[in-house]
Amino acid sequence: MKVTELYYIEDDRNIALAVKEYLEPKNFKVTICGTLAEARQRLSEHVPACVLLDWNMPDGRGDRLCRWIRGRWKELPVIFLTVRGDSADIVSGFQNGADDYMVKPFELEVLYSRILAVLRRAGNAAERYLSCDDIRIDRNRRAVFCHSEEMSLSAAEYELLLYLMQNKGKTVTRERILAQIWDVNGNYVNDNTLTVTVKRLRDKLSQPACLKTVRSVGYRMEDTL
Amino acid sequence: MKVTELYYIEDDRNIALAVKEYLEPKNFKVTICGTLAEARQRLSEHVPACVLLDWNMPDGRGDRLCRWIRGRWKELPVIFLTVRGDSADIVSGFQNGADDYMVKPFELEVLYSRILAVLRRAGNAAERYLSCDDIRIDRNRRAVFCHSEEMSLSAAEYELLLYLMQNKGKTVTRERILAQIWDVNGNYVNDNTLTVTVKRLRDKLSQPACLKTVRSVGYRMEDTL
DNA sequence: AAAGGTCTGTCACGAAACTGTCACATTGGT
DNA sequence: ACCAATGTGACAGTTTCGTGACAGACCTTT
Repeated sequence: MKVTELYYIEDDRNIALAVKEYLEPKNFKVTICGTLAEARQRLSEHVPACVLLDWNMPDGRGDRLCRWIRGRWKELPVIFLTVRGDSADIVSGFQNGADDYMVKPFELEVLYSRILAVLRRAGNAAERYLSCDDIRIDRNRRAVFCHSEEMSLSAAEYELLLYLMQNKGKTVTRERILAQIWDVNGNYVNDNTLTVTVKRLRDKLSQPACLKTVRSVGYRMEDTL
Repeated sequence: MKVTELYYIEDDRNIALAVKEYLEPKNFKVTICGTLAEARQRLSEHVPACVLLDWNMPDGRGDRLCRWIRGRWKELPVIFLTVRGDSADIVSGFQNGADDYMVKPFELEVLYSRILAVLRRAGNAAERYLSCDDIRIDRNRRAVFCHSEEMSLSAAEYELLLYLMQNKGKTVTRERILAQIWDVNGNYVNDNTLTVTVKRLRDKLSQPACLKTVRSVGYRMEDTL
C-alpha cells in the first residue's frame, strides 16, 4: 500500500501530534513544520501530496505561504486548519488559493474525509514528482532540480534522466534506452550517442553518484543510502 | 464573459431562491430542482459545471443521487448543502463522493468561495483574477495590468497570456498552444506565428522574466522568487 | 472613397543551443 | 597484459528560437 505524504504546518505541537497520530495508521506520512520558513525549505526540497496549513504562525501568516505555494504548484492541494472562523477569513482563505478550509476544533474523521476528497480531485498527482537522492523531477513543469536548485537540461538529457528515474533501482540495458529515446522507427543511431549523453548528463548533475554504469549491460539510477 | 451553470437540488424553495439570487449576479446560472427525479431528468439532458445538493429531499436521500452522479460523471463536482452536521453525516457525504460539504445555515459568501474552489479543482476555473509576479489579468474586464497599470494587448497576445497564466507553473508545448489559440479546425498555422506573438507579448510586458522558454518543448509562466 | 492606424501571419536571417559522430584516453575484467 | 566497454574532448551540421521587416486584412476617421 502506497503511503501518502502530507505536510502539516502548525506551531501548536499538541494539535500537530494528535493529527499525525490519527493519520499515520491510515497510511499517511505526516511531516510537521513548526514555522513558515521550515515549510518553504521542505517544500523546495520535496513536494508532498497535500498540505495542511495553520493561519497563525510564529513567523508570519499562513495565507502568504498559500499564495507562495500557488505561484509554484498550481495543483498542490492546500487545506487551511485554523481557529479563524469568520466568513471573511474563510473567503480570504479561498481567495488565497485554498482547496478547503476547516475551523478548529475539528473532528479528525472529517479532516480525514476532506483530505481524501481533495486528493481524489488532485488525481494521481504523485506521478508528477520523481526523485533520486537530491535530484527531483517535476514532470508537469518539465523541470529538474538538484539541491532544490533548478537546472537546465537539453531535451535528450531530460528524456534520458526521466527514463532512468522512472526505472529507479532497475538496470536498464543500453538497447532499451536507445530504443526508448532515439528510436525513429528502426533508424540506427550510433551507440556512442548514449554514452555521450550520459556523460553530458553527469556533468550537469552535481550528484552523479546515483547514476551508475553497469558494465556491458547498461545504466541504473538508485538512491545512494 | 462565460456563464457557469449550476444545478441546485433543494426542496426548500426559499433557500433555493436566496442562493439563486445571490449567485446569478456573479455570473452563474442556477437551475433549481425540487425533487431528485427532476434532477436526474435534467442531468440526463444536460450536465452543468457543478451540482449543489440537499440531503433531505421529498422523494429520497441526496446521497443516493450523489452516488448516481459519481457513477456517470466522475469529475462533476458535487457540494452537499444540508442541515445534517454530525461528523458521521459529513463523513458519509464524502464517502458518497461529495467534493465539499456545508452545513446549513451557511454564509452565501462562503458558499461562493467553496464553489469557486471546487470549480478550480475541476479545471473549470472561472476565476476572475489571475496573476503572475506583477502581472494581473481581470478576465471580466478582459484587462491586463502590470505594476497595477493597465496595458493594452492585442487579441492574440491576450489569449496567449491568458492560456499561459491558466497553466502557471506548467510547461505547455508549442503544439498545445497553437491548437488552443490558432486552431480553426485543422487549419495550418505557421509555427513561427507563436514565436512572434511571444516576442510581441514579451516586449509589452515590462516583466518578461516569468515567461520562460523551454527549449524544444514550449513555454512556461511562473512566479519568480 | 481615401487615408491612416493597428493587428496579424509570414519570411529571411542570425545567434545560440543542441546533437551525433569521431578519435583517442581510460577503465575494468580475465 | 590484453581487449572490450565506456569515458572524454572536440567538431561540424542541424535545430530552435529571437528578431526586424513587410504586406495584406481590418477598422476608424476624414
